[in-house]
Amino acid sequence: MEIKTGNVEKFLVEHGIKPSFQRISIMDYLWTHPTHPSVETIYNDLSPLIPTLSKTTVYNTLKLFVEHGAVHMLTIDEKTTHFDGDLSDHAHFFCLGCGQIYDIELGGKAKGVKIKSDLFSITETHLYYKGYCRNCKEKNDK
Amino acid sequence: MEIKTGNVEKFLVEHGIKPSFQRISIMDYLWTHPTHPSVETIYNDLSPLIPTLSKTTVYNTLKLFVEHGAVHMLTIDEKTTHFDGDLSDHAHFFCLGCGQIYDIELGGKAKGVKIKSDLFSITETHLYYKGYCRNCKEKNDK
DNA sequence: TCCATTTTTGTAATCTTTACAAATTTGATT
DNA sequence: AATCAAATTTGTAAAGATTACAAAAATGGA
Repeated sequence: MEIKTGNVEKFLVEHGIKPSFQRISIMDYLWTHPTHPSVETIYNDLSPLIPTLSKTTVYNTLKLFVEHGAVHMLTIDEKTTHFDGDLSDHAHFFCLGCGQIYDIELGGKAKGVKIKSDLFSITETHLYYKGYCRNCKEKNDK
Repeated sequence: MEIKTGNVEKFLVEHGIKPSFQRISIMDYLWTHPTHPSVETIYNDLSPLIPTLSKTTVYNTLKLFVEHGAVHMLTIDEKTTHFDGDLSDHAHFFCLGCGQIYDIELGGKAKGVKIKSDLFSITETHLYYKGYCRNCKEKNDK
């Protein structure tokens, strides 16, 4: 993910979100952890730094971010939703073994994936793959 | 979805699934209802016809089907998983207003979407769109 | 400082899915 | 037809993720 040089606060304001301390922290976390974390992970990691943080706040904040188009929600994993602060066009790979989500750059292919429709007003495009990453494949092959 | 002329039982056997009464009923339901139903919907619709049916059986059966590649699992909707008995290459559209999932035929585009990777062993490809269907868009515009 | 509004927090409730053990069914064998 | 082991189904209870909601805290303007 390309480095967004620092200004989380500015970014939030540009997306119509009032920048509170919690909101800045969570968005900053997403920018510095392009690992598609879940609410649980974000909460566990930020909780020591922000002792008063509530899991509900993490839920509320991410919902707000998604509504304002400031982050993308990934529903690849049927167990939990994951979040992506990288708004660029890219696909994802979900490993059925370890559950990790990897980025896949599309390059020229990106154009072919987005479509227009007379029937639907399309606001989001999602492309993802499932299978096994190298580590998990090797384990399986044994 | 192209009509699969009748033989659910044969189809299950071909996919390595022992065809019990419940399994046949559920697969038949998926073939005759290409509406991407959830466990809840399948259970509610079949329950009157099969009074002893348990929701656990619906869960177990669909899991079995997915593992054997006999149906596809859709995780577009973060609230619930949906199931698709149509195994052909096609994309989906999820309406953020009414929650319905529509099929989108890809035509020639289908080729560009499937990829090969050195890093990952890819077994599934998913392409979907989100937005508003005509009905919901009109409601929103008012 | 005061007050209204917004944000955060914690708990309880809801909803989906899974675990598990008992009951039932199946199918082969006698 | 009766027996028995294996597979399948069932119902309940538990787990996990998410939301509802009301109280507490923080914010910002008058």
